[in-house]
Amino acid sequence: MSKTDFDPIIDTTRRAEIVALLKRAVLTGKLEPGQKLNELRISEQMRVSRAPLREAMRELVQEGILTSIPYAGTFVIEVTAKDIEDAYSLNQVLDEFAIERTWPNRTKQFVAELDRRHDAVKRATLNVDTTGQIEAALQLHSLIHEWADHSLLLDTWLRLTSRLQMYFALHQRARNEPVPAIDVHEEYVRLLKGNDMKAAQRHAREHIALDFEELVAFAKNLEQRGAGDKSGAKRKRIDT
Amino acid sequence: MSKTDFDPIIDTTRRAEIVALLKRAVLTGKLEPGQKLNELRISEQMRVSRAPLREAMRELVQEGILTSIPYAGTFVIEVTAKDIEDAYSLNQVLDEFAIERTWPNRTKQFVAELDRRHDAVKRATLNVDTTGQIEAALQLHSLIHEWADHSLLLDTWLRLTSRLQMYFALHQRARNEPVPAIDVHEEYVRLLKGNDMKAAQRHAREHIALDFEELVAFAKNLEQRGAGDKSGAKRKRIDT
DNA sequence: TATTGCTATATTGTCGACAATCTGTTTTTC
DNA sequence: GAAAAACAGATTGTCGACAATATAGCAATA
Repeated sequence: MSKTDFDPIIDTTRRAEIVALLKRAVLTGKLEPGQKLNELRISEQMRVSRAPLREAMRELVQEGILTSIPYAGTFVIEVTAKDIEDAYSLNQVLDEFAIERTWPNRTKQFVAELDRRHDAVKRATLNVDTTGQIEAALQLHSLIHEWADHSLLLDTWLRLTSRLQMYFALHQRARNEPVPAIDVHEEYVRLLKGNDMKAAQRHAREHIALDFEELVAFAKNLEQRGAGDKSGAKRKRIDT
Repeated sequence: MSKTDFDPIIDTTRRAEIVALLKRAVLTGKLEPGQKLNELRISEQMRVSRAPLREAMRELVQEGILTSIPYAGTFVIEVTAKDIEDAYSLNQVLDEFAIERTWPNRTKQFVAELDRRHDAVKRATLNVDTTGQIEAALQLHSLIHEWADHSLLLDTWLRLTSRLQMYFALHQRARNEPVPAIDVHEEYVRLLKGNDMKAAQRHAREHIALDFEELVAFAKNLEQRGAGDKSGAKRKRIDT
């Protein structure tokens, strides 16, 4: 075998680019929950035909950030307080499992990457770009799932990440003020390097709980605001 | 509110039907792992154009039972022993969580449905249709996820179910002999009706482990058989 | 003989146009 | 005037054709 191994080439089809664009638009809040995605308009804006756009949308529907009603349209998912609570509780379960699986795999390289991402979080905190802060924090949290050597777990986590990123972005946009500047990850990183797995798991639970409590409160507010609607009534759809 | 509530009408687009057909073909083993899906041929066989077929395939790629290589084709996923072990371990984690969440929701209706599905399993055991047996067993296992009142968990479980169904179907096809006729679910159902949640969780772990042990052994055999290939070598692709 | 370059063919990716369906408005009917 | 029917507009679903790309086979070359 040759000395240098090459990875397979990155796929570059229009479809893949469209997926990335749409996903980013949803996860940063540029496309709001409930908003309808008009195929013709978007395809014209992106200068592509509807075929690859529709295929891209199918992917995102399956990924859970869009929802489709035949002959009616495709919409950004709505966000309820229950959705956020559910994401939170599943996150707890997955984190605990991920830590257990990652624990024996913690090499020097793992620790290095852990520090690198922690630094990225600290650097992002100084910045005003809230999207960057969210991404950096989620990247840090992703590490235990990436090192668990469990492709299904990673897959599940990445799917969950999409939703988390969307929730946090919504929250940030609504509050419109920077995230608390103090670094809550110091302890988390320290425990991941240590020898007490149970402690690390416990901390993951409790630490993440803090972030979520505010999120859920925020989402409940959102719902109260729109509580005039009848239960089964359709929300007014905002066109693209 | 009126006396009878109606569910939304089933969506009937070609795409949805194609998804169902393809999914069934993969999960029953009619389409084998690694097999390539030729768009033109399938679209002609189904008497549809490639557009809805391609959209359907995008969904199944995202659902994890197909995999796509740009300009090369879309294939049924390969199955390794590690994949099965991973599915098994994630299943354990999710089951434990599902039982915890379902526990307070166990109404009379839940018990009735539990019995109904258990009966379905027992009836399927008498039959020769192995596919039906697998589906019935998975339906029974699905119950705790459906009653957990946790849409993300259910979503994750359903995605996992696809893989499990495929693994079991492969196994059955390879062995080509009926599943053991004894009913291993009696205890499981009994515990789910009882008052000891921990016991139910423990049993779920151990009972499911039995089913999986044989599966994993089978998959390892499969890999040994094809172990002549070099590590990175492409498997020969079987065309549709 | 092994490697490189070219060619032919098959297959996937993308496009523009048409058909099916939904929604809101207008017209008809009682 | 109210309910039903018919119409109009817009949007999604589907189709057939073309463009871009990959694969296999063969020729050329060292």
